Amino acid sequence: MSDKRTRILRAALVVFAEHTVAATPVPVIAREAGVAAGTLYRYWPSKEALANAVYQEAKAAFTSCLTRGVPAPTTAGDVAEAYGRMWTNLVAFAHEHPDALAFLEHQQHASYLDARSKAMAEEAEAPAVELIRAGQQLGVLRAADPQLLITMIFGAFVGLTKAARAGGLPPAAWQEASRAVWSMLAAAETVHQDKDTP
Amino acid sequence: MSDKRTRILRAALVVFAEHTVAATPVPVIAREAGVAAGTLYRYWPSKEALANAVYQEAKAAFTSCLTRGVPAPTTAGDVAEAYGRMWTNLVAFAHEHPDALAFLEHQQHASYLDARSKAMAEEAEAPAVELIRAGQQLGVLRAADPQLLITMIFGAFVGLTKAARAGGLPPAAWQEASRAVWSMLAAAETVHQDKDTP
Amino acid sequence: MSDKRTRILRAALVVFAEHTVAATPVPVIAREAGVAAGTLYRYWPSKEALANAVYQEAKAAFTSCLTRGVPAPTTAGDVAEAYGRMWTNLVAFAHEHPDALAFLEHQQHASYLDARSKAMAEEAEAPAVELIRAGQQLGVLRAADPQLLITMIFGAFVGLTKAARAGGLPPAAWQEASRAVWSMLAAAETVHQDKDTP
Amino acid sequence: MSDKRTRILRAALVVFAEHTVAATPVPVIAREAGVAAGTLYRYWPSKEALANAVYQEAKAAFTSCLTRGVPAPTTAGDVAEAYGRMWTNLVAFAHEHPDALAFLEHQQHASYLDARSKAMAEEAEAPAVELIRAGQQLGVLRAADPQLLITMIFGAFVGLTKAARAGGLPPAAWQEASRAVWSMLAAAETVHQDKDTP
DNA sequence: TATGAATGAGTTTTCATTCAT
DNA sequence: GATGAATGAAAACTCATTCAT
Repeated sequence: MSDKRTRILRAALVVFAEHTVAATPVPVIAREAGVAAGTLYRYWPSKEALANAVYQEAKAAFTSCLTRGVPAPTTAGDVAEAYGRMWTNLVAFAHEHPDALAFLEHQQHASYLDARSKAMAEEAEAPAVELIRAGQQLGVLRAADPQLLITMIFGAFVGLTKAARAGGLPPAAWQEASRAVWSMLAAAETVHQDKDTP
Repeated sequence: MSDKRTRILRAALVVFAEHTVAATPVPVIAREAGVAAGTLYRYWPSKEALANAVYQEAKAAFTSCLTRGVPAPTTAGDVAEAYGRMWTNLVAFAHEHPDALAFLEHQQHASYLDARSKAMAEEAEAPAVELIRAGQQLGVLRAADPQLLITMIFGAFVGLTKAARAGGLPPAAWQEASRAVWSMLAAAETVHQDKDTP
Repeated sequence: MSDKRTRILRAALVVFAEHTVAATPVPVIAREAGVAAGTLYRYWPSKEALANAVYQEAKAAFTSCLTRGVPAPTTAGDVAEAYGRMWTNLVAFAHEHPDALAFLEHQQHASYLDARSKAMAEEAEAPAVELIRAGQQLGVLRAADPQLLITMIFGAFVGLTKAARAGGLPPAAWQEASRAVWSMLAAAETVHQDKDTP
Repeated sequence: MSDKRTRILRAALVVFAEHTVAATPVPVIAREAGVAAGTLYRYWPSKEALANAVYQEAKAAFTSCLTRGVPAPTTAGDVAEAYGRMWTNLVAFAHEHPDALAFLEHQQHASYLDARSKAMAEEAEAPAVELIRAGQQLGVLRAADPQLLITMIFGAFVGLTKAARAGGLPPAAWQEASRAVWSMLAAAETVHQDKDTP
């Protein structure tokens, strides 16, 4: 039964997320998956290849989750709604795939990532980039490099999930955070607000 | 001459930042430091101990840099100024100790960290927590868990540094980012701003 | 249908001849034979047993080929003819079963050979030993240990086949070699020949 | 003390000669050399590299031994003397370096041999080729491809050493064999000799 | 009978650590 | 103190063999 492939992928995700790829011996993955160590090599030629597979699956899940039900914005209100939707998706992903998120956080510049993995990393950002561009053209969002804003948003979000993992976050906190991040993104609208910003 | 200790610490920081502690063989650290592999064990009992030393030094440098010239705030204006100062310190640290920052990012829940390292991680946040508390009492800052806000700020900042490392960021971007993050922190002041936030 | 047995034997011979028994994984034999790896174990209990079967078959083919149409010599002329016949048989075997020959060359003292394989190796030499003995008694052949002469002849012949495999040998070369080897075997007949021999 | 390198080379030669490179686990080499398994990798990057080093050393020893005291022939008598000298050298090599010879026999087309090893294999034949060419121009030696004659001679010689290894050969046998091989090489001088050759 | 996925023992290789110099 | 060759335990990986289908 080749759901063994799936079992191994899942197990690898769990242990990689907790201990790093480099710090996880193959037998540990195998034990977690309930298979023999050698079995792993029937599906991937090396631990590195498995790590890439895990990465690609996590990234794909993330991307598909992120874009779910996000409208293409045509009005200012749409942008806010699309943002809200994406944030909700982000939160949902964090709840449903905590390991995938934890794993992805730490693989940004991992030296073992192959071309395909890197390509997927770029693709993953595309929908968010588009949203931000649209928002900027509508004058709703701060005029800064979209890539930059995305890493900042994602960085803040990752910070949240770390806090959540450490302490457990009340649901209200996610809402609050959503508003806070929106403030970070939103174009400055009032004069008196600027007087206090450094 | 025990500046060898320093050379090793520096070398370890560089290679750990680039390749992860687990993925870095001791001989590689030694070569980078220009010493023999065995020499390392005259200063620390194990690679893990060295990694903790590197961590603690990086964390201490970070903390001391962060608090430099930050006034204890007593007025709303002070809060903004203290924030601006801290942000500048953050940016300075990123420029002066890029390896330390890159290293610290990835050690959040590293399993080899000892009690002292963990304690230092907590201490490092103290001044920022205080600043946020003060700002909240003065009504300038958003009323949310300070820890939470800190991880979000730091997360966003880390996002910035990643972008900087990847592409090179124009100095203006750091300013822009500072304002953006401040917006994320600032208490909502106007009614009309809320209408677009989700 | 148990021509699978044959297919496996043939395939094993081919890959063993090219890569050595020890360096050939079972799945490679199976692929070459067009069967599943497990199938092999329905015919032989182990790779070693298969290697012995291959050896024995190759050796048997060799022996039977070698003795084909070789007269029992009663006169000096008979000896030369029998030799010529055997040499022709040897050449024929090299052409018809190049893999078998290549395989046999390298299994002289292979540690996996069982008693039966070793017995067959001895049997294989019997007809040649007899021929040489007869030739010696008739005064046609050099008086030396027959076993010794045989290994020398076979060694020279193997040298030839190696050259043939490497470069491709013109048919005339096999004839020339036949005469050369005969000279090696023939009893010294003339005085003046000895003056140059060391 | 880096005669460890030598100890490992020697040990590897012994066990490779007895069991084939592929069939010899690294720990077996290490045990024979009296070092730890890991030590091997301080001198060569892989077992394959070690095997090449062993091959090259054996081949070099063989070549240098073979050419020792062999005069460049200018008369027919010189050719016979040079041949005799080479044969003596061959026999000496077989006695002094039995493992090297046994090893070399089996590596003819080994797939792990690198470019340098293959080059050395060609070089090794050069002096013999020259001798044969000279002998052919002087009309003393049979007019056949020198390479071919060499493989035949060496094949016959290897046959001898196998017999020697198996049973122990009386010194006289080596002399006898020398004469036999010379007969194989010598140009046909008499008419009546041909009548019996096939 | 045949299959080929799965196994786990055995192989190659790496690397943290020691210790003679 | 410093070195770096040597170690051997542990890692990655291979492959002969088994067994459910």
